[in-house]
Amino acid sequence: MIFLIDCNNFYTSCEEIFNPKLKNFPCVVLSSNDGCVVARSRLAKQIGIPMGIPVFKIRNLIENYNVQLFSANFSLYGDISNRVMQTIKTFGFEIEQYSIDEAFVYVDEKLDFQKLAFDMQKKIKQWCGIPVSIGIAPTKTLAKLANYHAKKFSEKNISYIDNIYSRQWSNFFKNSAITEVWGIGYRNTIRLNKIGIYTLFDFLNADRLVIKKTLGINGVRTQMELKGIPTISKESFQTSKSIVTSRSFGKNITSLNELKETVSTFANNVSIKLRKQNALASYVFVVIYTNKFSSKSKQYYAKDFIALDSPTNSSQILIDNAIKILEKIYKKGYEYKKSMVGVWGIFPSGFEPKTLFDDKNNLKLKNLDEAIDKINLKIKKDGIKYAVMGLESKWIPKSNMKSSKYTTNWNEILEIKI
DNA sequence: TCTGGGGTCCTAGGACCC
DNA sequence: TCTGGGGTCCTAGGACCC
Repeated sequence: MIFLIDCNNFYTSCEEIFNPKLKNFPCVVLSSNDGCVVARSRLAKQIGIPMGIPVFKIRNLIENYNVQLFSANFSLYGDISNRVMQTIKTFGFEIEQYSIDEAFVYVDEKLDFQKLAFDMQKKIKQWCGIPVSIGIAPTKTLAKLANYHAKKFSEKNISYIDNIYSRQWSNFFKNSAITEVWGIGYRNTIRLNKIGIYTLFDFLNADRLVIKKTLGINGVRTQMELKGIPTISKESFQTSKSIVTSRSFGKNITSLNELKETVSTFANNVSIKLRKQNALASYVFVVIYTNKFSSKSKQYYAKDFIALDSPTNSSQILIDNAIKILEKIYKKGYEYKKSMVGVWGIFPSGFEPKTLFDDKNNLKLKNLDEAIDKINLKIKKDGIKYAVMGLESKWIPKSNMKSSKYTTNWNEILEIKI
């Protein structure tokens, strides 16, 4: 049996742990650069704040309801997420983390599933302060669906789909829109509606060949999953297929030098992520953008990539190549708003193809990276950086309403006044 | 004025092979 | 004049997810 454990309103719930009064107000967390709403508390949803809306479009709501705003605090959310996952692991079942706030748990034994779910929920709340919903079903897609039901219709936030043909569940299937299914997004909903499929029940009973024609093989898989036949396998963790870092800037950038600061910073960031996974990348790419929402200024968008001589995770090599790409695609006279650096062609370290000309220099670079990583981790974040990354960083995204790193920085630990 | 970031998988078409 | 059949690999673009 598969349990899908999903944290309720995860980011705002994290904020509420350290600031319980927040529960009395609608509360939202904003994306990078304080741009869009990416998480909403129960009350924020109730007053009608949509997911993903730019914050300047809801100024009125914010004022009228005294909505509490937060800049995203990923140090906090990441740490709380780890605690939740660790707590789930104490139950001893196989677990597959699916995102920052949810995990599939594979329960092989015949147990009282609802009681187990209740115990998990209680322990996570007690140990981490986070409320979760749990969906239980024989396939991943059904477990996701059960979780949706748990959040929306179950008082205890626990739902168990034991038999899709039972009266309770077939009613639910008849009353639920197709778009609630994991894997059926905006476009596929339109396509299905066009051929007269609106509810889960319609989808379940549709001809398999029609689904194949309309949605491709993924649609067929989804349909089988809904029938209780597993088609989506357990994921075993391996290295990523691609890694990117991108940011919208806090202000527009025109000069090549300042753009170099961003690109080198992101390239360094990507290198660090690679090293954390103990992996090497074969290709680097860089993208630069002007502000796509500005109708007044001239628009420009450019990208290019370089195939590296051999797979690497060296900051120096990745920064060098990213800068080379930037110099090639940069054009004067535009106002840049965003840049992106990424890599692909990733191998776990030791499994990469070797070249005939492996350079002795590589070992030096590796030792250098290790030393710098260690210093930056143990002594001071960004204590050592490459000069091209700059010191002032005027382009840093806005983040004016960030809570403290309560659980990961001794200087920001919660103080209690007696 | 102000509009996020990081991923995965599938498919069609092109280049190439025998 | 008449120009096959069976494959693989790679990539860009489009869909999806959180």
